[in-house]
Parts: sequence; structure tokens; C-alpha cells
Amino acid sequence: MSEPALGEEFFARPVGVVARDLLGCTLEHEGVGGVIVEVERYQEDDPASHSYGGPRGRNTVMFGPPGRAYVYRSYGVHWCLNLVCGPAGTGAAVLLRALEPRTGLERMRARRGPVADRLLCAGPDRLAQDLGVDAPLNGVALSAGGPLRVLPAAAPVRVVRGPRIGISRAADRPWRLGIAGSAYLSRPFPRAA
DNA sequence: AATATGATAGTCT
DNA sequence: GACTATCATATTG
Repeated sequence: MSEPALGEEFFARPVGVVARDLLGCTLEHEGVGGVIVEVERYQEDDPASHSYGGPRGRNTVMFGPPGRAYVYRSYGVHWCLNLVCGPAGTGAAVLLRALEPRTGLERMRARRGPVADRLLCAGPDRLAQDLGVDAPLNGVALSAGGPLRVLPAAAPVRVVRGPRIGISRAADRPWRLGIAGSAYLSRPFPRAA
């Protein structure tokens, strides 16, 4: 078989399904990456989503074809990486919040300095920094031959969910998903173990 | 340990 | 002028 990297078909499904299936998958940017252990989902009818209210300004990528990167700047200092989901025209995406580092740890440490392994990719900006995700990656399609790839999960995972982090609108929607018991989460989940 | 605060820039009211 | 899908550092207990 050829390259096993996930493409447009995988991401064209409803954002809730994609978010769930992304847990346990491997994300790589130019050979640096790890296993996805925490994500959040955002969709068009969600007041907390950038896509709320239709395509305009920076969010236009969210309404484009699925399987592309949506990269934006947060709080003026940080970069956050999302993967666009659902059919083209629906403004949905999954925010990648934490990875379990697997490949290219040397380059991660070179970028971030001496920090504990479990803090390397525990958070949207930390993850983006370590993988070298930056403004030019906005709108880039995931593909087997491209710089950004997602490889399927090796084994099924146990999923926990809870309220999303850092938002004030629709904060009660439990759309933060994580792998139960992972040591690499950005923050622990409320009720789960 | 928990809580407070500054950095820093694009978007919205 | 206020708010943000954050993080590091400083303060206090």
C-alpha cells in the first residue's frame, strides 16, 4: 500500500466524528511530531467559534475544503493549529491542544529549551512552537507528500470529554476531548480519571 | 498549591 | 476601547 496519511475524505465527515477519531493519530510537521492526545471541536453554529457568523477575515480557511490547516494568532503572541473538517462551505475545525512527543524530540528541545517531556506539547501554542507551525502554514492541505501529515491511530483509545478551555461563550458545551489517563494533556479533565 | 498579571496584535463593538 | 480557542513568571500560602 502507498502512504497511509489521512486526506480529505477523513476530514470531510462531521467535526464531532473527526475530533473523536483524531485521538490516537500521529501528527507530523517536517518529521517532528507525536500522538494526538487532546483536541477541541468548533463549528459554525457555535458562538465560541471563529466561524460563527459566516466566512470573513481570518476565518475563511475554515469554510474551505477539509483536510487543511487553519493557523491563527492568539493573544497576539501564540500560534494555534486547527484542522478543517466537514464538507467545504461548513465552517468547522478541530483545534489540536496536546501531543505525546514521539519523533524529532531534539528539534523540539532546540526550539523550546530545557523543559520536561510532558510539557513539550501540552498546549496549543507549545505544540505549534515545537512543530514549527507558523503563519505560512495557514491553508496548507494535509497530504502524504506534504510537510504536514496525519497518520491513522495504531490502536483504539479511551476518550474522555469536558468543557473547553480559555473561552467564555458556550463554555458549557463539553467539546474538549482527550485520551483517558494520558500524561501529556494540557490540563486534567474534571470528572474523568 | 492556587491565584494574579504582563506580553502583544488582530478583530470586534 | 475591550476582548481574545495562551503561556511564563511572580506572588502568596
